Amino acid sequence: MQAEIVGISFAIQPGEAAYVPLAHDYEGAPAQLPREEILERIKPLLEDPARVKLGQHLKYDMNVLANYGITLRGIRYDTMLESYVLDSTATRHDMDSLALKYLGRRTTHYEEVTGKGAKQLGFNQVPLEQAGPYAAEDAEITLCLHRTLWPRLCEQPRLRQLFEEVEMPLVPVLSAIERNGVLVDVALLRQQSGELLEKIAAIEQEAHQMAGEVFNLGSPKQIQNILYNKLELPVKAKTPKGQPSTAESVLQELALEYPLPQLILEYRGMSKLKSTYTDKLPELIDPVTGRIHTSYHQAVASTGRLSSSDPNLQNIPVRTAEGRRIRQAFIAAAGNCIVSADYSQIELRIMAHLSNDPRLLEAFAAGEDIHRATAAEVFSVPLEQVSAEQRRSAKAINFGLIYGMSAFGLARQLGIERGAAQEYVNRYFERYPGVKQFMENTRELAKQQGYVETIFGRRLYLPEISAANAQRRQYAERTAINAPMQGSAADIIKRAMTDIHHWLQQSSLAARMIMQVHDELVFEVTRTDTDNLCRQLKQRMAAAADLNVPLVVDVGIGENWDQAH
DNA sequence: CATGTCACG
DNA sequence: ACGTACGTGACATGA
Repeated sequence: MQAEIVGISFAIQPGEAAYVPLAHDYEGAPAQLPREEILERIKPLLEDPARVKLGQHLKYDMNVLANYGITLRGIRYDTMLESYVLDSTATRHDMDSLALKYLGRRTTHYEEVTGKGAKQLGFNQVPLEQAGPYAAEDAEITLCLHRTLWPRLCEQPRLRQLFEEVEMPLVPVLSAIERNGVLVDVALLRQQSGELLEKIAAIEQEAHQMAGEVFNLGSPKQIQNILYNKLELPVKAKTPKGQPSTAESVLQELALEYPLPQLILEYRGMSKLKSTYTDKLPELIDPVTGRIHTSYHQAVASTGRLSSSDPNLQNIPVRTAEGRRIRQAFIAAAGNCIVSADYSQIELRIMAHLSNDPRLLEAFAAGEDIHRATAAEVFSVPLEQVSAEQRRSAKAINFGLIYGMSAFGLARQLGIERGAAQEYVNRYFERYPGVKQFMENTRELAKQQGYVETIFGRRLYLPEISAANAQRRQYAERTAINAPMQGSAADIIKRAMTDIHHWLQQSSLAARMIMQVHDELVFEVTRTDTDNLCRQLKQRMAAAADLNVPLVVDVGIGENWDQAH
């Protein structure tokens, strides 16, 4: 949102590239072409959809050019996304890594010309003698990468299709969401920070008194010392490094018998909310737009999901009442409201589709409450006689299935004996044999192929699926189960986002997409267009994939994000 | 920069 | 015998 253009580099054939410096302004910098005038001159080229462009991480270029009123069009290939679609499990998809991996070329890194840390220069301060070769290399390398990666994609028609029909069309959509930004109520967040400050101080006082000394409640190390050395509480679990753990589950257990752990839990909950959200969000408001602009990352999550950072808007609290208050600060501009549309049980629906289990298909077709239906099957009771406890257990089973459940994990989640959990699992698979078959087939196919696929052909490699190390192998097996469901859901919402973006562009509605949270899309819309938007969202999100079960979308409207839920 | 912890789907 | 449900990002601490 704030970056300025210092120069532009181009390449149209391997081995040759050009850098046009526009705004280097260090002492003694040579005269340069006027930036605004040059941008005006090349604007028709950049905005012409018929002039095909390729680049590395083009969303960034789109965003920066948008700062100058230029809409980059005709973007057909993004080498970062080519790499991601070819192998989403690769740790990095940045240009330097790709050049080394695919071209065997060691490139000049950004920090080698700018320096790093406190003394890092802006690119405008980098001498042309270094800036020129660096920037030109960027363009040339990108072109060479494309010429290497594109044929590989073409060898895999489904991957090519995913790239062309899902990932590339999403780039301008994400650019738009990021630039739309989200409005937050600063006064409300400040007020919440103040309230949290007081509560935290009170808890601190009480905890210090209880411990008989002053210590830092934010330091796991000091808490360890107080709990396990001074007060000699029993060690229920250790961290991976062998230290006695102070994790939430451990403190919860200790809280049954001792008072201090409960205070630590309350402290942690409140300081998390304050430091990560109520204090931090106001700092991230853009001075120009007055809104918060996150970054969505399209080549990070191995399953095909997006991630969000600076700030992460995909982990704003919702599970507790105190946490949800933060969502009340995500508001709409005057005359507008917030609309939230989320897929109902999308991963379980995908499991029904992929497994073709008759009972599961039937339950979704009938529009049943799926956890209730599962409870009725597993506990052999009529639907209307399912207890709250039984439904809760069935819900844990359903989530467990999506994650590639073990009886141990389910037992821990439900706080029951491992044998009892195993009994639940057995009964589930008796009632839903199609699901059992699907799980077995998926593991087998993963072993055979070395990868698994989503409904739209996205591929996730699992090199450890045949590992001798049982722990690693089992981890790969759980990923094999989970990835097709999580990844197919990601494919579906990406398709929906692109469709809705294009529909909104050509419609006369005053509505903008402002957030994506994995199975949820959030919009800001003028009051009079709300009903129209909601109707279209339900229809378009549901139509993003044709499954053997209906896709159901729940839509909510409110003054703020909390209300819209 | 590693570690431990905790927020989300 | 061991560790255990999938995927992320951000914070504070402390070396």
